[in-house]
Amino acid sequence: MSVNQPTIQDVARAAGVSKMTVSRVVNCSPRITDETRRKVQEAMGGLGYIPNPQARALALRRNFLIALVHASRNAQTVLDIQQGVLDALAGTEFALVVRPLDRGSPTMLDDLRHFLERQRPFGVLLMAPVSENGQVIELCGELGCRYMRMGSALQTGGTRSIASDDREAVRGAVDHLVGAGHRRIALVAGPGDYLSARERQAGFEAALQAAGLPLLPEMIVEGDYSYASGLAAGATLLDMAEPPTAVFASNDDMAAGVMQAARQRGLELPAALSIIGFDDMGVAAYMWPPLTTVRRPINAMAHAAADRLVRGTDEVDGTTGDAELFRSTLILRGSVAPPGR
Amino acid sequence: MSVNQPTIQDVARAAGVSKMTVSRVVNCSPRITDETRRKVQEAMGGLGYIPNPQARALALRRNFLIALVHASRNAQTVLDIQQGVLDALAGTEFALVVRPLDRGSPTMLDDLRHFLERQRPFGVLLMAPVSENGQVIELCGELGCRYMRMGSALQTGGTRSIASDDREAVRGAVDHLVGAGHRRIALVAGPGDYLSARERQAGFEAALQAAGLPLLPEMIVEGDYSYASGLAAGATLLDMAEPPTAVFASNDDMAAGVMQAARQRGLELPAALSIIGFDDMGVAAYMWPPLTTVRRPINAMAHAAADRLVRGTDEVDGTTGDAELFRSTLILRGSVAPPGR
DNA sequence: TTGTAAGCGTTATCAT
DNA sequence: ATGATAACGCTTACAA
Repeated sequence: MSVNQPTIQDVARAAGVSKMTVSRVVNCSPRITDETRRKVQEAMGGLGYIPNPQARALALRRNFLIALVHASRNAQTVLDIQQGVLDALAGTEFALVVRPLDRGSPTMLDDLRHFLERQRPFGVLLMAPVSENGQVIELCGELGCRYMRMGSALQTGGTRSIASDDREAVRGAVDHLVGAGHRRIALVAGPGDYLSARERQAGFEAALQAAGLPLLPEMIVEGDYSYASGLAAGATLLDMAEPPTAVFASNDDMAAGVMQAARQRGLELPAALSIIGFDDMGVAAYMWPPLTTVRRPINAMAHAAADRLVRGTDEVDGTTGDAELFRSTLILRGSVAPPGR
Repeated sequence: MSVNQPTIQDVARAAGVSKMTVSRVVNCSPRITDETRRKVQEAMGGLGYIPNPQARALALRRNFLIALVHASRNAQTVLDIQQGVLDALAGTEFALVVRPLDRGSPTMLDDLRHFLERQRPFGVLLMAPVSENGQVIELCGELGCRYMRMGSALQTGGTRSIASDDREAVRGAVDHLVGAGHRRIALVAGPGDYLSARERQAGFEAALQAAGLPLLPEMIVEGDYSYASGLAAGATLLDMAEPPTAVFASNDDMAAGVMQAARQRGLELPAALSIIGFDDMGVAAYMWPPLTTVRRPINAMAHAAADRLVRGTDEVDGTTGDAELFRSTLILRGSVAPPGR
C-alpha cells in the first residue's frame, strides 16, 4: 500500500541536488550535466518518483485534461473518437475527460459553461453536432478555451476544424449507384439542422447533376437519422407509383429502416432495390444483404484533432494550424446491384 | 476573454474578510455568521468566483476524477455506463475520465498501472471483463486505489461490487422459451473466460433443469460474442439432424448471427426457430423479426457504482458498502413463437 | 466566529 | 550548470 508517493524534494535529497535541478531533469531541460542527469535519474528510479500532476497543474496554471464534448446518439462513433484521441494522447501526461451534452435541452449551453468553468480543461474536442453550434463556439471563445471542431465539412474560416468530406464521399457513393445503371435514385436525408445532413444532400445532388439526371423533389425524403424514420421514408418511397430502384440513406440506421420497408413489401434485395448507407456502423456488415456504406476515418480524425490540441501549446487564438480534410471510403458489400425490375 | 479568474484572495478582499472565511463559506462550514456568509456569497457572485480545482486538489491531496476503465467492444454499453456515471456525478465537482484498455495486450496491466500512478484518480470504475481480472484488483489494492467493480454477478466477498444477475435473467428468458412450448432449446454461449458467459450458461442450465428438460451437450455451442461466431454457431445447430426449435444466444450480436444462419437456410422466423438474445443493443429492435432480448439496467448500475465511489469518501479499504444486485428485464418482441416445425 | 501561518508539490525568476 | 526564493490557490492547524 504505497500511501506516500515520494516528492521532488525526496528525489533532490537522494541525489544531493536541489529541487530545481530535479525539475529540470524531469522536464528535459538542456542545460544539465550528463553526470547530474544520471544521478538524478538514478534517484528517481530508486524511489519510484512520479511527478504530481495537480502540483504541476497549479504551478503551470494549466491542467492536462482534454475534454471530449458530444451530443451524439451514435455510440460506435463516440467510442471510436475516444479511442483515436487516446491514441494521440498515449505517452503524454494528458487524460481524456468526457462530457456528453443533451442536445435539445434548454440548459445545454449552461451545462457546458458550468463544465468548462469548473474543469478548465486544457483543450476541448467538439464533436458534431455540437461543433456546429455557434453559441458553443462563442462560449469557448469567451472562456478563452482552446478547442477543435470535428464535423462533416470544414467550418467557415476553416481553422480549428477537422472534417471528413461528406459531400465528396456521398457524391462517390451515388456515382457508384449511377455506374451500376440506376437512373431513379432516392435520397433519405438527415434532419436539415445537421450540417452532416446538408452536406450529404449536397453530395447527392451534385452526383445526380454530374450524371445528367433530373433532381426530382419526390425522390428526396427527410428522416431524423433514426431507424424508424428510415422505415417510414422507405415506405413512402416504395409505395409510390414509380418507386426508385436505388436509395442512398444518409446514415446506416436509416438504411436499415429502408431495407426493412423493402422486405416488408416482399422485395428481393438487392435485385429490386439497391441501398447505400453512411457510417459503417458495426451492424452494416450484419444486415442482409450486407450494406454497402461509407466509412469515415474517424479514428485518424480524432487522432489529428487531439494532436492539434496538444501540440499547439501556445496560442489560444485562431491562428492554430490549418484545416484538415479527410477522405472517406466506400465499403462495397452486397446491397447494390444493377436495377432489376 | 476572461483570462484571469478571480481567486479566493480576491473574494476575501472584496468581502472584507480573510481567505479562510471564504474557504469556509465555500465548503459550507457551519460556524459562520449568516451575515458574514451573505457578504462572502455576494462577493463571490459579483466576481464570478469559481474555486480552482487543481489548487483544491493539491491542498486536499486528492483530486476529483473518477476513472472508467474498460475493455469492452460493446459501444452502446460503454456509453450507457458513461451516461449513468455522469448522471451520478452531476452537481458534484467530479469529472469522468475514460481509460480503455486493450484486453489481451500483454502490456494491459502495465498500461493500467501507468495510468493509475500518474492520474491517481479519486476512484476507479471497473467494467467487465476487466473487473473480473484478479491482477487488476490486486493492482488497485497495491496502489491504494478506491474502486468499484461492475459485472454479471457479484464478486467473491461481494463488496465493492455492483452487478446484474445474469444467471437469473437468462433463467427467466429460457423459462419464456419453455413456456412457449419449446423442449429442444440450444445455447450459444459466450467465451468461457468471461464471467458473464459462465453466468448466462448457468442460468440456461438451471432453467432446463427446472423444466425437467435434458441437458444435451450438442445443444450448447460456444461463440466469442461476435456476429461471425453466432453465424457459425447457428450453422452448426441448424445443420444437425435434429435441430433445436429455439436458441438462447448469450448476446445480441450472436443472436443476429444465428438469425442470419436461419435465414440463409430459408427458415421462416420465428415459426421455424425462436431466438432470444441478451443486451438489448439498439439493433435488436431493428432486426427482423425484432429480437426478444434481455435488458440490464446499465444506467442505474453505473449510477449506483459512481455514487458508491463518491460517497464512501473515507475508507480506501474493503469496508465500503454492501454489494448490490440489479434485476434485468426480458424485452418481449417478435422473435419467439411456439415451435412450428 | 474569525484570522494567521504554514504547507500541499511543483515551476519561474533571478542569482551565482 | 545549479541553487534560493517566491509564487500557484487552496486547506489544515492553531490562535485569538
